[in-house]
Amino acid sequence: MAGDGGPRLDRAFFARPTLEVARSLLGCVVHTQLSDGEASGRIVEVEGYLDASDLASHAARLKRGGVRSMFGPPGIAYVYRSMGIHAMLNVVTEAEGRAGALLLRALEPLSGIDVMRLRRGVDDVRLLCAGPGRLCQALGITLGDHGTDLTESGRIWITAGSCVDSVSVSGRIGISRAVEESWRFFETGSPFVSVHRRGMALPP
DNA sequence: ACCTGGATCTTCT
DNA sequence: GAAGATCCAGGTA
Repeated sequence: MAGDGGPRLDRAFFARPTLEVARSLLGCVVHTQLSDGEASGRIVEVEGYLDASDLASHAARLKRGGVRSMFGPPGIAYVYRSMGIHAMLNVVTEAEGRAGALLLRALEPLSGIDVMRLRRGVDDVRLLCAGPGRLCQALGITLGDHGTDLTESGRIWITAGSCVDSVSVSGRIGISRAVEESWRFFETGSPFVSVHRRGMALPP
């Protein structure tokens, strides 16, 4: 149900180094409460994008538009369109003035499975939120949600969740120009991740 | 003004 | 595994 799952993550949670937030964000729960229904899912996969030194990051390439939120206060949603079609949901990290964001890549659906199925047009629970575009569609997140304060909004928010047994890292997905870095974090063995690529397990 | 290149997903084979 | 769908910011002119 909406509101369940523990306290809402606050700004201090996100105001830390991006890759540190990435690990602690796994297991947390994203909720949306929209006119056509409520839905939530446990975060099982994220990717870190850093400042201008990270050539795959929008912060290195773009100066105007929505990407400016990557430099702004943490805990804000940075939503952009990819490949002309899909919405991508990022959460801004780092203290205000430092660029950083985490791309939410996959969720384990928890509630609102039926409304997710309607929005996605697929039945298989494993395919509802397995991918950044898919999870936005399943949660009903659109470009209009860009700039939402996730620590305040009643429409999209994130709560602390269950612990993750084991975290794995691998290279980010779909990076072609920049030198790849192992900044993709996912729950080891989860059937809900977007790409079933083997990673390296992190020490607990 | 035009061109290019994507932090993707689906539907084929 | 390969290709098509489809849009926008930035660079070039």
